[in-house]
Formats: sequence, structure tokens, C-alpha cells
Amino acid sequence: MSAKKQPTLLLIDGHSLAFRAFYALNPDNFKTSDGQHTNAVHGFISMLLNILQAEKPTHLAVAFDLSRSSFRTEEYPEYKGTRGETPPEFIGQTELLQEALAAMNIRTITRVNYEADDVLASLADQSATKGFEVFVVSGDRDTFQLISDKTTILYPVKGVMNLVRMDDAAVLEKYGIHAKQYPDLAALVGETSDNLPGIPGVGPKTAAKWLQAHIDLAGVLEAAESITGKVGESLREHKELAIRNRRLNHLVRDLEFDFDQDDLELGGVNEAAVREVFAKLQFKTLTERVLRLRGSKPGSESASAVAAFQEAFAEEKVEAIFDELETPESKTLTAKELSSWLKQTNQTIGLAFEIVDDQITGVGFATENARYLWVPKSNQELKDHLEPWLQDPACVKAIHAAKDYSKVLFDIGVSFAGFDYDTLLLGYLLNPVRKNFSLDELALEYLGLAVKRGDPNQLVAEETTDASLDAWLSVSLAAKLFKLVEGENQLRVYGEVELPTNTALARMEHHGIAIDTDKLEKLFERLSGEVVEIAKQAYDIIGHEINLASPKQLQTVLFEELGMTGTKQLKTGFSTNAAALTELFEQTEHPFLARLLEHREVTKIRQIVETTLKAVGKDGRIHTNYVQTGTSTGRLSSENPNLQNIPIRSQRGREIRDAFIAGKGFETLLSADYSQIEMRIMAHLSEDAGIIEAFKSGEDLHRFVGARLFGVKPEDVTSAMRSTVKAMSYGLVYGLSEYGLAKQLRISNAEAKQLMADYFSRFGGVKRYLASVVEEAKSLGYTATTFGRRRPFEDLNSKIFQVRENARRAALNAPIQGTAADIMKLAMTSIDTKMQELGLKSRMLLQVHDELVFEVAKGELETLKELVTERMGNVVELSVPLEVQIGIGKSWDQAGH
DNA sequence: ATTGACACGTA
DNA sequence: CGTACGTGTCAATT
Repeated sequence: MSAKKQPTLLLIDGHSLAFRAFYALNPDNFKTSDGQHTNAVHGFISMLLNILQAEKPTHLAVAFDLSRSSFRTEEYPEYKGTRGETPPEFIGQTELLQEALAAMNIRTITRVNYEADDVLASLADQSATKGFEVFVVSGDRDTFQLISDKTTILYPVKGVMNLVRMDDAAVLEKYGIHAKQYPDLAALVGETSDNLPGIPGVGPKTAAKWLQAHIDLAGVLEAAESITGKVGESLREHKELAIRNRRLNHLVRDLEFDFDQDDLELGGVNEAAVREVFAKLQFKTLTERVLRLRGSKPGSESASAVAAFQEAFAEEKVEAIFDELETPESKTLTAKELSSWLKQTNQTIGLAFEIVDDQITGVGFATENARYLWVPKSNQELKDHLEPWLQDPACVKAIHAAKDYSKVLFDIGVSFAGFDYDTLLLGYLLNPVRKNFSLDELALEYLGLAVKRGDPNQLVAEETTDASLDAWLSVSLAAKLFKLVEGENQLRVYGEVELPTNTALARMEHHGIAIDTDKLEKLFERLSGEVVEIAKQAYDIIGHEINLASPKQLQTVLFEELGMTGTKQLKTGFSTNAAALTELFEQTEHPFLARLLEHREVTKIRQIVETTLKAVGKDGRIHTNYVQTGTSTGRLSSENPNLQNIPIRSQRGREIRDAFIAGKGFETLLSADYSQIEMRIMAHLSEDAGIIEAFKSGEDLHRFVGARLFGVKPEDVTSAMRSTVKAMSYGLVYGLSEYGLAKQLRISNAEAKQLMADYFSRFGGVKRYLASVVEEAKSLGYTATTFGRRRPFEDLNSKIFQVRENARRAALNAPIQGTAADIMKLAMTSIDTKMQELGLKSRMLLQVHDELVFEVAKGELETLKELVTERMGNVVELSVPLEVQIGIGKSWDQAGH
């Protein structure tokens, strides 16, 4: 059936790909029991399999650099001189990789005095001449010079382990020149990573323009006299740099080899050797994947893995094997087939929805070795077939980002019991600092799987939803992530805090909060009028109009025209922020500054009014999105819009809060907040007798502390003393330094030092606690809240003072802010559960870190007030009481305290 | 259109 | 040189 395939040669720059793999995968997750890191090897092989699947080459070779020296470093010793030291985790991995490749009968090639790219260039050129189609995998753009109609470069894009297919058209698109011209462009621009400076002032744009006009570097240099401007001058002055760069980036294409292309043909593997090497590397996932595809049960011996590899590398089989190695094939099910499958499957089932315009257009289901897609014809059909299963807590479900789906289910009236594994939340607990929590990123990090979506023949990844793939990834990740979370003793945070909070949040977002849009619109108009008026006054003072929102223009006016001396230096000049302006005003009393500050306040508030108005939905309510993975400490964040930064301090700002109201059919809003929760947690964690006594006494905290600190009676603490104490107490929670305290209180460093020493001598527990937090974080590499939530810290031992200090302060704050966040989440869950249980009509709507806002239904005020106070106050037992303040009113402002 | 710097609102 | 966020604007970049 199959015609003789076009012979295709795949050439790989070994170090280049291994380094990409190394930086894409976290070394901590790929470590053998004796501590050897294997992430680069794992990533390399996983990537290799992907390329084999996509390109189906018949021949393969991997080239490695022998050392850092080559004929290029002889000519120019600084070549690649900026490359830093090899990361310690990478050490030994090249050798392991070469062993693994040898076991798989893949030829590795090195050449003394030459770089891997020269070997690739020679092989590519010679093979193309013999009629091969050639693919070169290299992260070095110099290889673009090899591109021809026979030869394509697969170039890794930074960040994710993905390859872009670079052919002549792609180079033309990206750089505006043909591939052949690329080394000329590189010579002009220079290459920082190779320590090759180019012509100063010349970037890719300019170089491309020249090359479009003059074909190649020689042509450009010939025409150098006619090139005008600064860049032309620069070119004439530095042309020898370009000539040198061009000589160095020229790849050698005529190396001779003691083998020919036939010796590179993909054949069987060395069974015993593969078994040995893979055992040494402890590559369970790769092996398990092969076992699954072979249909054998886990636990049977790994001979089948070897056999699978053997077949994989045998010609003609490559395609089938690696297609399946990625994921099981997706099958589309009818409603009937789905129901019976759900009934008979008692393993954990991965679940994902395809959602278009808030409608469920597809549902993916998966176990680790099968995946299915079901396309419900209507919401009713979906409800009929899915609701019983969703409501059955005995059916174990794994899902990613349950909240997104829960909201849609609420919308269409499908009830559900909750989900057991949410890979988003598990991923968050394992590393709250990471930026991207997508399934693909988690799969890459924890499964070593580079997920490909869309057309499998297209190496460039496309964003497409594939519900059955998502379901499969969720179920595959769930077990692994859960084990890791368990190993870190974070199961309690997962099960008691994050997972149930998710459901409460879905409900809150679903409900949203009602807005008095008329009021906001009027406010907007009024503020707009004020802005115009204030701006006019400001322009009159300085005699001309400027853009008051432009820090740059302000710098010109303040520090040049008006001749003021700036207070705080920034990258771009002196700061014009409110603190700096206030200080300038104190010095100069210049009326422009007063107008400017007022302008700032009013425009800011007007801007918030505008975005708030824009966020009001058709139902007259705002449905914010709470991001449960948004902070490194365990707090929530709120976006689209952010309802956690609605103004409260200024009178103008509070008018916005007055537009957040109880909706139709509800009587009032109720706001409940924890009073001084972070200081209370500080008291609890530090076990400081003095602070604990302060809270237990019921005396005002700052007054109490002030009395102790200054040795006076509580009633004799002046308001100045009290605010000093307040600043210091709060500062300590944030890792305040002597210098910072001095600045804040406008006292000398020595006075600040004395003040702090006094504070610590009176409240020794606080001092001991803060020191212990940093010590522990240094030795463990993370901080933990009382419930076990972790935050990693790497920079506590940094040699750079600034970096180290930043980490120190964050580490001091993390357990306190994090514990407060845990307590609030527990309280929310407790309240939400109870409200559901009692079938209350009232609803929880907002969370602002230490405050909850409820919408109260008729006749439920007393019940709710008591319920909320009791649940928030008693959710955990600390060594100090948790005090809850309740406010009630028609609007958020009136409910506030 | 996207990006970085700045500014500023909240707890 | 006090923690944690999200959003807007300007100005300079494709």
C-alpha cells in the first residue's frame, strides 16, 4: 500500500535542544533517587518523540559540541564568551542523554575543533544533494543559512517547548529578507548571546532595509558611502565588526564523515541497553505511557516498553505508535453510549467542557487510557444525562478550573455535588508563584508532555479547545499532583480550604452585586466637570496646557520650568507620585501642586466609576471574577472588574460604594469584617504574652502597646504616640526596616533604631517569631501558614542585597497574610455551607480579603447576622479572639463602618 | 496592537 | 529600604 517514502533526515543540535528542555522543565520534578537531575534528558526524549511523530523521518542523527573551544574561539577568543556557567542541575545530563540515545541506536556525532552546527550544516548539505528532505532542530539562528527547498529548520521558541517551522517564507515574513541573507543580517546586527557586537545603532529593521536594497553584506559595504545619517556613519566606522561576524557565523559545510546516510537510518533499539538506561533514569512516565499503549497492565514487566520502542523505531510503524503515545484516541459518544460508559466506569473520570458563548457545546470524558467527546443537543439533554452523575459524590471526578464550569452549570440550572480533583488548585498549591496554570503548562512540567493541539502536522501550536484532551490531561495530572500535594502536607489546605472555597466563589460570581447605574452616571458627569475645572486652574497657574496624566510632561514643568528639586529618583527622572508631590508642596507651597494632586484624585475616581459602569451586565449587576490562583500568599484576587479596590478613603470615592446596593427583592446589604486580623495572627503565631494580653483585655491595641512602649498609662497615650505605634505594629507585619520606619515617621535613623529596639525588648515574642520565620524559610526553602499552605522562597540567600531584602520581607509577611487568607476562606465555606443547608434566600456576594458582603433577603437579617458573626468568629481557635464587625445598610457605603 | 513604566485604588 | 493585588494612562515599540 505505502509507496516508498521520500527519505527524510532529521538532524538535531543536541546541546541546544537539551538546554531548551532543561529550562522548560523544573529540575526538581525530574530527579532520580540518588539526586541526579534528569529533566533535560526527559524533555529531550519527549520532544524527540514528538518530532518523530510529526515529521516521520527515516533517518536521524544528533550532533554535540565537544567543548567550548573551536576554530572560532581560536580566531576570536571572546566568541560566546558571555555564556554563564553551566547550571549545577544540568551537570551530567549530557552524558546520560548520550547514553540513552546510544541505547536507542541513534547516532551521536562530534567533531574536534568544530561546533555541532558545522556538523549539521555539512550533513544537511550533503544529504540534500543526495535527495533527502532535511529537518534541522537548532536554537541557533545561524542555521537559517541552511534553509533551502530541501532543508527546513525547526526552531524552538522561547518559554514553551514548541518548534516553529522556519523555511524561506517564514524567514522572509519575520525578518523581511530571504534565508540566504540571514547571516548577513546577523553580521550587521550582531549576536549578544555569542558575544558578537554588531554595528552600533543598527537593528534588524535597518539591516533588513539595507539587504533588501543591496542583496548581501558585500553589497551593503560597497554602498556604504551612499548611506546617509548616523547609521551610515556608524556602518562606515564599524564595518570590520560586520565582516568579522560574517566570517564567524559562516557554517562549514564540507566536513567529511566516516559513515554515510544509510548508517543513520532509524532501526531497532538495543533492548537490554534501553531497559538499563531507562531504569537508571527512573523514567516511569515515559515507560508507563508505552505500557498503556501496548495494552498491558501496569505492573507487568517492562519488556513491553522495549518492544514498543523497537517497533516505534522500525519503519512504517513510527506513525501509529507515536500518534497513540501522545494521548488515547478521542472517540465521539452518543448519549446512550455515554450513559452506559459512565455507569460501568468506576475509576476517576476526567471531565472538561467546551464552552462557546456561555453555552456548553461539548463535554469531554477520560480515564488514563481512554477519552471521549459527547456533544449534547440541548441544555435539557445535558441535564438529563449528566446531572445524576454530577450529583453522585461516589463518582470521582477530576477537572481543571472547576469554577469556570460551575458558573455555567449554575446558569443553565444543572446541579452538581462538586469535584474531587481540581488540577488548577492542586497546581496552585504546589507552586503559587507560577504565572501560567494552564493544563498544557502543568502537563509539560509534571508529566513531561509537550501538548500539541490543532493540526498534528503543523508544528506551530494552535489554540484550539479539545474537551476530551483537556479531560484526559486533567485525569492524568490529578493523581500525580495530588500525590505531590500530599507529600507536602498540603492536603488539608486542598480539601478543607481551596476546594470548597471554589464552590462558594462560583456562587458569588454567579449572583453578582446590584449597581445603581443612574447614580454612577450622575457621579461620572459631576466628576468630569470637576476635572475640567481643576485642569483649567492648573493650566492658568503655569501659563500653558499640558497633559496632566503624563509623568514625562509633568517632569518638564515641575523640574525644569518651575525649577523644583525632585525628591525621589526613578529610571526616567524624578518621581511625580502623590508622596513626592506632597513633599514638594510642603517645600514650595506652589498652587500648581495642589491643583495637580486634586486632579489626580478626581481623575482616578472618575476612571474607576467608568470601568465600574462598563462592567454592569444586562441584569444590572456586576459579576467579578475571583482568581483563586492569583496571589502567592493565598489571598484571592478580583478582576474584570476588580471589586477589591473600590475607593473608601476619600469622600468622593465613597460615593462609588454608595452605588453598590441590595438588588430587587432584597432588603439590605450586610458587611462583615475581621478587625485587625493580621495583628491577631501575629499575636497568635508569635505567642507574645504582651500582644496576646492586649487583645484579650479588649483595650485598643495601639493604645495598649503605646502604654507599654512609652511607659505611661493607657489613658495618657497621646494620639501622636498612638500613630507611631500603629505604624510600627503594621510595619512589622510587612517586614519594616529601621530605615523604612525612620522615613515613615520622619525621624532620624538612630531614633528609629531605638524605637524598634524598645519595641522588641517589650515584645520579645514578636522579635523571636520574626527571626524564626526567616531562618526556617532559609533552611526549608519555603514558608507555611498554620494550615500548611506553602510559598517557596529562593532568594533569601542571594548575594544581592536588594534581592535578598525583598525576599526577606515577603517571607516575613507570607505566613501572616496567608493564614488570614486561609481563615477567611474557611469562614466563607462554613457560611456558604450553612446558608445552603438552611435554604436561606440571602446570598454572599463579595470578598475583600478581610470583609464579606451579603445581600439580605426579607426576614433573614437577624438569622444571617448571627450566622455570619458566629461562623467568622469561631472558624478557628487562636490564642486571641477573632473579632467580627457587622454593618448594615442599603448600600455598601452605608453598610461599611 | 502590544509592552514597560508609572501611578494609584484596596486590604 | 512596608506586604499583596488589578487597571488605567502614556509613550515607545512591533
